[in-house]
Amino acid sequence: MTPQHDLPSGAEQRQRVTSRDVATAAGVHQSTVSRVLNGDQRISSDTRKRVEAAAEQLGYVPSRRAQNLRARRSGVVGVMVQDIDNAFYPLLLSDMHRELTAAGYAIVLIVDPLHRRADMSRMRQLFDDSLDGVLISTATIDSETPRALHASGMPLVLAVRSVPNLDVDTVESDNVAAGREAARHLVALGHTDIAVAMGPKETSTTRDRLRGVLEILQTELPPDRVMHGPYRHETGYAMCRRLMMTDNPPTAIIAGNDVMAIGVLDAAWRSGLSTPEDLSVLGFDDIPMAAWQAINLTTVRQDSKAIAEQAARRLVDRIEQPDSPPHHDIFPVSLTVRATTGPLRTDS
Amino acid sequence: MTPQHDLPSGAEQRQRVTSRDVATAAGVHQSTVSRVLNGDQRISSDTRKRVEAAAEQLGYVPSRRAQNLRARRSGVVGVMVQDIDNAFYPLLLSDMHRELTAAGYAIVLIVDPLHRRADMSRMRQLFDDSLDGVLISTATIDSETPRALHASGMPLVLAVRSVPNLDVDTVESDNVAAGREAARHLVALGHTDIAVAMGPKETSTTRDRLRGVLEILQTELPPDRVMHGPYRHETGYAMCRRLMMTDNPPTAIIAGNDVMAIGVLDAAWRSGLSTPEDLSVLGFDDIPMAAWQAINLTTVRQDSKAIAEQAARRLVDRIEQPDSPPHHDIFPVSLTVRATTGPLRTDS
DNA sequence: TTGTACGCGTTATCAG
DNA sequence: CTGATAACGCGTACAA
Repeated sequence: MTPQHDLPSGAEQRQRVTSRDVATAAGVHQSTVSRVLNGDQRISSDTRKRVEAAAEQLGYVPSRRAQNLRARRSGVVGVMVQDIDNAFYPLLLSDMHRELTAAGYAIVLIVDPLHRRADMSRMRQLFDDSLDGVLISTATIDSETPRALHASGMPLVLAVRSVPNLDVDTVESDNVAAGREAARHLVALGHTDIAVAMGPKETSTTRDRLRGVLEILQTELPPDRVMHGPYRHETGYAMCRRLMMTDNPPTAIIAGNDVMAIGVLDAAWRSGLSTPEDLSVLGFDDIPMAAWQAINLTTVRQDSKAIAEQAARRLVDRIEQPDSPPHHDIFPVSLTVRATTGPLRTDS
Repeated sequence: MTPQHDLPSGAEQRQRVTSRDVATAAGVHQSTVSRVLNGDQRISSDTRKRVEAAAEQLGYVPSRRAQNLRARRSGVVGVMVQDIDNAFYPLLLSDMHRELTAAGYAIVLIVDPLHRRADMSRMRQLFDDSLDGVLISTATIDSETPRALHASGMPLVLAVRSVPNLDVDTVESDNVAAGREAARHLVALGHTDIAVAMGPKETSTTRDRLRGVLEILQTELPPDRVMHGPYRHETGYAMCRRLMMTDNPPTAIIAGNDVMAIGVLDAAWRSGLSTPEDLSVLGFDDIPMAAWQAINLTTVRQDSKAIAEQAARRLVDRIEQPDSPPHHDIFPVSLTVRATTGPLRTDS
């Protein structure tokens, strides 16, 4: 029957002053403090001043935890990326961050656990109510996470990649067209022996870009001309080395994206090859590095900034309008010719 | 006297099922549900099963918001960086993220508002109780944020950079030694006309590296040989162009960090200069790009991984032990010679 | 214009 | 072993 207090765990002294303290200090009721700080109009300017003074004096800061519980929102969205140190993702993150911050949301970083079922347990954060929504840039064709998340009612937007048969907001590039652009460019330069060093087979980006490439080449590529692996520098590096070790190396390589393309270039240059004389290399994305003099990579540009911003906006809309019909935004791409592609060498 | 419900704001249907619902379904009291899910030992395996079944069946997920309020912690720490798309910060973020995730914390991204006073308002998140701690990698010598944060009692760790006269946990490199290494190397190669294209004057990294350089050169540098600016690619680029346009360009440039050094190289190469024949360039950090064949940058390596991980651990310790004495960790650096530095050319 | 009372969904204490 | 009850700190419908 007696009131009880749990002892603060010893490590928690901060955030002492509560609205009740301010109330006491100002000689009003706690609810009045709340009203003042929320700008309630019908409050006498006298008590308002008293309360504000007391709050200021005590250094009162409202508890977001309590506000969150009351408001049933957290003001936080999760952004899921594959790797943080991968050039492409920071680019996305940066633009998403700006947009979401402007909309009043904070971002928590979620590194994709590679949709291994086991790791779903560690992802409880995705399913409890600590997040108002999630932005996923790592969806794979067969990944369960977006589907489960959607089923749980979590506001959700897929950026950059999409998932078949999942009717949620999607913001991506026209990757089939991107694949076509890439292949057309190399074909126009006279290349016939083209290898593709693509990203993971189970991503929509890889599937679409490859589809576009094959549309133009109008032929199946031999198995040793098609490689798949993670969208990483070292993947491109390894693929290039493998290709160059064979008896008849290709004259051109289409990499899965710029990060991989730069890996390809690194391997090629390191083994003394010149671009485009010995080998043409082409990527996708047009990340800033691609334009550096030392790289000067021909690539099919996608507007990652527009995608990131639009995805962020879609998520905010989705959170506010959970039941509106999903949108599927597709952004155009454009070929950017630089120095890593050139005419097929007509050697003796 | 009658109970009252506020209507859910229309946009919030999710997170319906509460522990009370589970209780009703299992025919027990809500508190029993809580006990079961928290693995309380003294519970009959019979009711335990009933409750677990009901929870499973209803798809119950505990509300983190409510747990946070009760537990007076959020399980979230803020990580403050300068720019997300800046190569160096993703590196830090990545390692910090791994460490903090392992310790059970989520990360919210905070982009430094450049310690403009005006933007402090937007930073309320830093001072309310939504964060259990903050990791700052953007401190400047004169910045108020860390000081205010510390004064407010927020657990705090400074990574990479430090602030004078602020006794909080600090994890950084021996930047004075780094500066010495850089200068020694160039002096040994015969360079006498060295320019420094450094980072912002008000950062401890810049101050310390420059101090080390000057220690070795044993002379003041002429004003036109010392430049300061943000740690960004375009800064290095612009500084190099300015230096090269003068009548007597230097024979070597020490850049503030690798990102800037690559900007310097970009400018140099774009104007047809060769390294190291026409110009030696040297950076700090040794980010992965520095090792690429196309860059091959001589640099003074700092162990950013060790720093990130240690900073993360220190923060976790600090949160758990708010009153333990602060630590100041300093990590060693090491010169990594690659292809952008060479002997002074002895032209005709 | 302000005080009263209640609930957001948990966990923890106290009886029984 | 389990039910009742009190916080955690805030916002708000209701009464005055």
